[in-house]
Amino acid sequence: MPYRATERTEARRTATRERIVGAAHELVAGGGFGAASVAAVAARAGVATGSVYRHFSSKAELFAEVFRRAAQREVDAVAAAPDLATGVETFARRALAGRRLAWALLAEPVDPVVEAERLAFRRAYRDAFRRVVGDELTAAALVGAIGEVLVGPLSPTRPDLDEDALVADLVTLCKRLEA
Amino acid sequence: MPYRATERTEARRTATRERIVGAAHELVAGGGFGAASVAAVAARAGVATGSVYRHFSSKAELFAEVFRRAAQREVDAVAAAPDLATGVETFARRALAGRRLAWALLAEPVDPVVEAERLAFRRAYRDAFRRVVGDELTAAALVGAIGEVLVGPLSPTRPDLDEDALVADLVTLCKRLEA
DNA sequence: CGAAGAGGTGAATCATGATTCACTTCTTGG
DNA sequence: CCAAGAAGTGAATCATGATTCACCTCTTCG
Repeated sequence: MPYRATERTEARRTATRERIVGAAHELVAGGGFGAASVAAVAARAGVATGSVYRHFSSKAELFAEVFRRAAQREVDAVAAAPDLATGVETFARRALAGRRLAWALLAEPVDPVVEAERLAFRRAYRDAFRRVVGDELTAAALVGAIGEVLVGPLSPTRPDLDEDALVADLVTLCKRLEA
Repeated sequence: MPYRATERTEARRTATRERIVGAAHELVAGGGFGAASVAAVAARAGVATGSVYRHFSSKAELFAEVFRRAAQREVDAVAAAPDLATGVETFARRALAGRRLAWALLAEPVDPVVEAERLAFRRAYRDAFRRVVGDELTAAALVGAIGEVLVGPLSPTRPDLDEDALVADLVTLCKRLEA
């Protein structure tokens, strides 16, 4: 039995895989899923395009994982908030700090396989909000309202945007939703 | 000078153009912009694919027009509402009656040229709501909240959905946003 | 070292769908 | 009817980008 996977080769394999996921994440955060072609991901990760397929059976599978990880990070941050105002502020601050990523997670059109992850993501977000607000519908409205205000008309970069004021207004607005 | 456009040929030309726009609209209303290929539009309109290009210089231009018309119809309906509750109800009823179309107008990823129309569309919607509610931000939140509740998690067809109850809840929710 | 299995490569191939274009078919007015 | 200017046609062409694959190189262990 000439070859057997060893700890070191296993680690190397995992490292390459992580490098690919990381490169994909950076591209998504920089220009959305649309800017992340397999060729671009491979180039950024420093591997050949074919190598990506040694770790993921398809582009959709790779990006589903990228989406899942990024979304989980966001949801965790909001879920850790003790009250509505803090949750809203966390959501907003993080989204404004990475608008492209927020847009990719919330609104960008994506492959059906990735879309399935988004569904789970939205549900998780609503659940996070529902723990502090009353019902499901209010939680959904919160996610929608915050999303529209943030990644909608305001998303094209405006250097003149007063983030603090926006966040404050948004929190006020969201409090009103909390019956 | 052997040939000159006449009223009749002009009318025929317009009619064909309208047929193409109509076919495109139907396809979008049935399956979103993604389901509307130039070939499919041409087939439905009863013309050859090449003929579409006699009336529109590109696919994007055709769909920008489709979007603009559909969006205007929606905005007009909401703008005619005398108060917030009526406006919200109008928005919701119409969206629920044509979920695919609502999704295409509100959230589906589209060509940049069409996206520009969407930007105008959202602004118009916010303006319509702003006339009855106080400020810009509240109006944006309304559009987002309604959109999320309607075309978000609820969009996959559910025959068991109680529309009346949903609309009633939504109106209640939106009234809270109205400071 | 040598065989076997695994990872890596990147040019070639495929798939999808928009766009073009050489050609045919109307329309019109002389 | 004829010439000239549209409009119509749809198969061929292009563009883009994912996926494959024949061929290397590296690791492991007898």
